[in-house]
Amino acid sequence: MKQATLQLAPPADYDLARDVCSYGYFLLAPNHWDHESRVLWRVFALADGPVLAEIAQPKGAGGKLRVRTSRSLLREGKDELVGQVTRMLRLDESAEMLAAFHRLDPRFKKCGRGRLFRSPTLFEDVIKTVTSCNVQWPGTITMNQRLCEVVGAKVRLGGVTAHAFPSAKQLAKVSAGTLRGRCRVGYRDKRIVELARLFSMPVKRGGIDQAMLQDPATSDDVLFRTLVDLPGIGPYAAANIMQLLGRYGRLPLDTESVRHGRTMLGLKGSSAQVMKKVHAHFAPMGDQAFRSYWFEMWTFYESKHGPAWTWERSTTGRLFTAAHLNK
DNA sequence: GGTAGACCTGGACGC
DNA sequence: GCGTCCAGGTCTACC
Repeated sequence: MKQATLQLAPPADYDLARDVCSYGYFLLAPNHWDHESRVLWRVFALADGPVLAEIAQPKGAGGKLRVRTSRSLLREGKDELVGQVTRMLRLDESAEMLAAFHRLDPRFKKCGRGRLFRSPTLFEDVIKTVTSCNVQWPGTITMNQRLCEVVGAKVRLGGVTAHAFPSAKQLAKVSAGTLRGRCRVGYRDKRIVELARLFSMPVKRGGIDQAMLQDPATSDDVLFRTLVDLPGIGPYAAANIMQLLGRYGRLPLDTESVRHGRTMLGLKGSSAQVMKKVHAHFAPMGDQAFRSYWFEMWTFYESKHGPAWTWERSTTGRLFTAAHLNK
């Protein structure tokens, strides 16, 4: 089958290894980071079918990204793929936008940290967030792997089968029992199906208004209230989805944050008290609070396990959190 | 508005 | 190898 090769010009400071390996979702299926070749590959679900794509930043290419696909693409398919890659890699966050963060928190100016890896679609980000709630990280890895293998579209290439992340339409048709029994999502089963229905339904029939959620004109408060109204989304998940939407003013604090507050910031008190103190600690960062908090924690993980781009999903990628360090 | 308990799974631990 | 306990965020019932 004829392949396609696309060239993308990212922001001038873009570093694929650094900026992909910046948030745990790069370790979740269907994403595969090859730390030896420093290449990211995954199956993308496009309107005309799934396609396997490999993203690299070859030396000597002036920083440009090379995207190779497993099959040829029509113009519409190329545009759709570029849109999804741009969202996933946050290529629309310019060096100037990062400079605003670095002015507030100069600790990350030299290393250039600032972009956070996310998913090609908002729906995938929402489901990944739900699978990260009330479960330890290895459980999240398993759920995403199985969701892809059981429900996601397949691409066969050279005797190997790879899977896409399920679309909202696909997940809306799956029974809760299948999700629980085969994907091991537990009590999240009905909530995931309900979310998938809301995402696949037209807005005028009560579906989720994705344009509104992704519109910069929508206020943080409206966004938060809309998200916490969704099934399976509480305050933590809503704040996390907000950072995935580029709203960095709220902190999705969980037990990992409490550990960080106690061990790294020296905060004392009950979990609830430590969480309040962590909020207060990062409040001066205003609309950049999450990036300051996150990269402080990410730097701590890297100090224990080496640069994130060297992590493998099956080893360090399962055990990098502070919860495991404590053990 | 605040709190307690159920919801599930997988891993750790004790026997 | 088996049973028990625990971590984890959301949701609901109750005060």
